[in-house]
Amino acid sequence: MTLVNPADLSAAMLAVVTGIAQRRGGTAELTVDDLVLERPRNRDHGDWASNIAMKLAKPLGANPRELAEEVAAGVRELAGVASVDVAGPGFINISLDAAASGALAKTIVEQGDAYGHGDLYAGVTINLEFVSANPTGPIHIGGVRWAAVGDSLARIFQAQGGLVTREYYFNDHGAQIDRFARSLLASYLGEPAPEDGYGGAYISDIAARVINLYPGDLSRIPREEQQEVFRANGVELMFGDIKAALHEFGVKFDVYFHENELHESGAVERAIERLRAMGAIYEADGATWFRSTDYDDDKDRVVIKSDGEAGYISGDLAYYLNKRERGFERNLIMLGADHHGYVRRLMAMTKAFGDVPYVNLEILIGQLVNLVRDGEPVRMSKRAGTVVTLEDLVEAVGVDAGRYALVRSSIDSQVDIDLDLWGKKTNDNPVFYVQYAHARTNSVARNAAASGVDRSAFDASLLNHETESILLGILAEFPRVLRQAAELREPHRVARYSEELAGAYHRWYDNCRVTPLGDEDVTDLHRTRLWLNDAVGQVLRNSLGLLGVSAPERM
RNA sequence: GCGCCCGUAGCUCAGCGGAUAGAGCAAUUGACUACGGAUCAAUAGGCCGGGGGUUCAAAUCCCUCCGGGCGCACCA
Repeated sequence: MTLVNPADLSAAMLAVVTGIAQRRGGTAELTVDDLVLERPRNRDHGDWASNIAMKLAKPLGANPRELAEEVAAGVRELAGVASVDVAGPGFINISLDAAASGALAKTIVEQGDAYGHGDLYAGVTINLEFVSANPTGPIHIGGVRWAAVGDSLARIFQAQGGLVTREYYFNDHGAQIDRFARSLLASYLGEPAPEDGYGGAYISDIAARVINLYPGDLSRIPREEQQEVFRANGVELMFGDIKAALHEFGVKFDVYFHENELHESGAVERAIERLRAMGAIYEADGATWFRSTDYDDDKDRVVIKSDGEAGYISGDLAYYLNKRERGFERNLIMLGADHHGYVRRLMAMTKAFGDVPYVNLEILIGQLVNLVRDGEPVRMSKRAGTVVTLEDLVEAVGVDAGRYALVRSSIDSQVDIDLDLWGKKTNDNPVFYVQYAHARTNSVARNAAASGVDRSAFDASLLNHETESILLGILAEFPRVLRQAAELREPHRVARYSEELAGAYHRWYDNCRVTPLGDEDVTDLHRTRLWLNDAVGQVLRNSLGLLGVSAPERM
């Protein structure tokens, strides 16, 4: 077997280590995950390094260095391994010969779009609920973060075989809709915005469009009916705007779920009855309560208020059951940091329904996003109408830079998005650095074709320049990066990876020519390098694709 | 008071127990009669917020303190 990727090496090495462990009386079952085979930061430490000897030293009662030497001797015999050294307290450093590591370039080109994919979630039904902004205004920047991250996560799960549904929960039931309607009406009548309502240019805009749509004379019907006209049409228009903005941002939801449906179909009542049947419901102070503290919540929750209206959590109860009935094994909900207090109650609900918290239901909390322009934070207030919207972001920096900027950082960190920076079409802007690298792979391929270089030959052992071994090492890590991004729900890892790959590619480009110079002959070296060039282009394309960012052929 | 997240280079941020802590930008200096200079090379810049602990090994895990953000409704 030729060791063209870390999976092959891991499998072969596992056999070596298992044999040694058993001979020394070890009983534990080892897996490839125990090997922790990784690419060392320092190139002097080889192509791959493992700390397995230090890990096993204690349980086997062995000296870590001796153990490492024994493993090294076995690994040294594997095909494609050039050298194995033991260093420091017991690291095993492995170098592959050029032919073994170089073979990957061809593999990648042949696998194409599928390179890097895995089977972590093969056949698993996954529901991703994100954005879910109320239809009372444009999507503000917090929702936009999830539009970028959630959609990217969906793509990453799909690359692991997951059966993903992107879902938008359309919160069209509560009192906020009334406030929205009254705000539109006030705008129409020239009155100031209601105390608890919404202001801003978009309100008068929506109001004007409602008036245009209305077939008759709006001024001749009673105020209550006017408000209803504004409510029904205003919500519909707002929702249309939201969908259009998301579409322009490259995010397509499979399901737009209306909360109202849950209330009108009796699903909410059924959910409450189910809890009541298990004794988790009680009456107090004229209201109906879910005893969520029995399931690790910090306080009980009202499911039916004393005025007879459903409490906020009621919709969530019914909605969760609905998702489960639709067959989703895993349900992820992405919320802003201002909603982190919901996690415990929703987990309590999950547990009460007999499911496993943090498995069947997961809540991802994203910290807030601040926009910065000219060094000053762009302050927003929904009330005052100074809302920073999805459209604003796209207008300022474009879809690619907007998505990339939002998906590039961990959702656990608050981020400042500098509109001046991300709006630049220069290398200050990380997305251009990566996109340029991709465009360059295409440019090189075009020049190669013009010079008569094609992929008719491939000799992996020729890929022996230092920048090539680095580049191949990074390419080899792509499947692992994708798996990790999926497991940890962290798309930003893919973005960082693409930057690392782009950098290594530029350095290779600087050192190794694909097309012959002047009147040089075309050799197998040129042809083989073209494979590598195209492999890099493929992986950059795959990375950017998972982020929802375009991979231009020319810039 | 309780809870969640954060604190790493001048700035924006990576680094789910491993070796000398990284990238981009900003700064300084170099490389275009060689596949796109939207690039590359080099230099400089850090008690990883402080203090304890666990470990062969801690930016990473645990405890504690300090600092910042966000929450703790019969609102949605």
